Order: sequence, then structure tokens, then C-alpha cells
Amino acid sequence: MPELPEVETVRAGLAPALTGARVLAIEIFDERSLKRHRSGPADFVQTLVGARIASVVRRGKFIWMPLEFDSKSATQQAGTPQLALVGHLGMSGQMLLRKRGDAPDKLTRVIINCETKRGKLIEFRFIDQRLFGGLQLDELVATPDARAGGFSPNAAKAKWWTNLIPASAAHIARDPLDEFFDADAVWLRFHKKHSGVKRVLLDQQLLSGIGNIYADEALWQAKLHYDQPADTIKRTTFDSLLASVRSILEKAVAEGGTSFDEQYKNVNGESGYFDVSLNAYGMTDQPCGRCGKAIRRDSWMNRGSHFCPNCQRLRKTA
DNA sequence: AACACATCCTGACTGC
DNA sequence: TGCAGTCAGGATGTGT
Repeated sequence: MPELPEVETVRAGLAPALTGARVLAIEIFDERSLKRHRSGPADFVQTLVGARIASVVRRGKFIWMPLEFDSKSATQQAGTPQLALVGHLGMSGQMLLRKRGDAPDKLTRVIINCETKRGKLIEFRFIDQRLFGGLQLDELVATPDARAGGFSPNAAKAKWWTNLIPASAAHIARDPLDEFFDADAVWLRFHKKHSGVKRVLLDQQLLSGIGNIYADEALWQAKLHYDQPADTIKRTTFDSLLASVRSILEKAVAEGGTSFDEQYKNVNGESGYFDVSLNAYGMTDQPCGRCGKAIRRDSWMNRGSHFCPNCQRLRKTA
């Protein structure tokens, strides 16, 4: 499912169409996609209809759209919290952009009808097979470090929402592609952890955006076993692991995300191409691209860990 | 506090 | 064809 590169591809696809767009109407086909919106589906609709989308922002795997309300500007000035439409793709979510009236997409859970700032009528469709993802309206709060909440292309000029983040995503760490990502600070916490390095890489509160695929790929590139305890890893190894993470994420972003299965789609419903360059994930029994030994898949945390048993060995220190 | 684990869900695909 | 079993890239709450 979607990890940082897929979510960024979606964000980048949504932004040109949705920035400045106004919400006209909402169709809910499955309320479970709104379960994280605590005030209920009716409140979701009532609040969101009429709002204008100010931007599309991402941190890690979270996407949010700061909202502006013409009719409520007076109360906003009086201290009402700023709101954002927050989305998470979970394991199987997609966010598609369609023209009003286009053929239906399977498993569509919510449609948000919008008018773009150029006056085009479009549908933002939230599709989700497993319902682990969802949409919600959430209050924006100040970031703890008073810097940008997340990535968006028009954040260069400070806007009212620049240094805000949805409360529900405030605990999510900056991702390795974030311009304010602090490698030294991450190292300080990383090297004290006794858990296996893969578990630590997947901890969104330490660094965000990495999921099972890119964890396996980065560990393969850095020649680390998934269960190598983080506190046995030297700073130089951590640095090269981080360099691997960054280069893999950047490459995947440049290629528009992975499409290992049919779940991941960009906003036009198209798959990415990164799967051709996977070295570990999904390569069970295939020869390792470095040494030729068969890639192994271990059952791990209710999912899979793919690694080369020759290149990626558990060591006393790494 | 830090860590490990169970749990939330459905649909597509595989193999008998 | 039908059906049971398997699998899936995440996040969170709970218990130790």
C-alpha cells in the first residue's frame, strides 16, 4: 500500500486541481471511511460543503487540505480553530480525480464534488478496499517546532496554514525528505532503541513515510538484517542507511510511486513503475542482485520481511 | 517508558 | 463453478 512516494504522487496530483477549489456537495457510500471524523458523517458534510481548499499538504503518509470558509471568516477571526480535511490511504486507499459524471470507480466510498478555481466541475473520489484509510475534518494546531507542518509546493511563501498541522497528525515525525528533517535528533533516539532496525524504521513517530516495501529495500541496500537491534548500529551505518532511505524514496517519487499490486494508483487511476527496480520486496526465491543468493521472505509482524540471507546477516555490531 | 502484539476490515486471487 | 483459505505496502490501542 501507499508509502511516502505513493502519497506524495497523490498529493502532487491533487494539488493543481484542488488548490483554490470549492466543495459543492458530498456523496457518502460507506460511512466507515469517515469513522475517524468523530462528529459523524452529517457534521462532515455540513461543515465541508462550501469550504475552499487552500492547499494540499503532506507529512509522511498523511495528506491534508487547509480549509477557508467565506461565511465563517468573522468567527474564525474570533478564535475558532482552523480546520483541514485530513486523508490517510491506510493499506488500500486511493484518491482519484474525475470529471463530474465520469464512469464510477469500484469501491468508491466517498465523493467530494468540487468546482475548481477555473470553474471546472470535478469529483474527488476516495476509494478504499480494506477501510483502514479514511477522511476526517480536524483542527489545525501549531507545529511543536514552529516550522512548516508538511510539504506542499506553494508553502515557500508563508501562508496562514504553513506552520500548522492537523491535531491527528501532530505526533507524526518529519519524513526523511522534509526540509526540516533533523538526522542528528533522529540518531539520538534511534541508537537507544533495542528493537530490530526494521521495526524502528517503521515507527512513524521517529521518522515517517517508510512502510514495509521501502523498509525492505533500504535494508537490502544498506546490507542490514531486519532484526539487527538499533542499539548495535554505528552512526556511520545509520548515516548510510538514511542515505539509502532517501535515495530510494526520491527515486520512487520521481517515478510516480510503486505499483507492486493493483492497489496503488495515482489520481488518474494509473499505476507507477517503481516495481521494476525492486531488489528485495516481493523477490522471494529470486537471486539477490548483489551476490546471487536467493532472497528469503520471513514471516514478521503479521507480514513479510524480504532480505538476502547472505548480504544481510545479524551481527554483534553493524 | 519502551516494547511487542492484536486488532481493525474487505476484496482479489489461488488452489482444490 | 464454487468455495475455503490466503494475502495485502498501516496505524493504533492495550497489555506487560
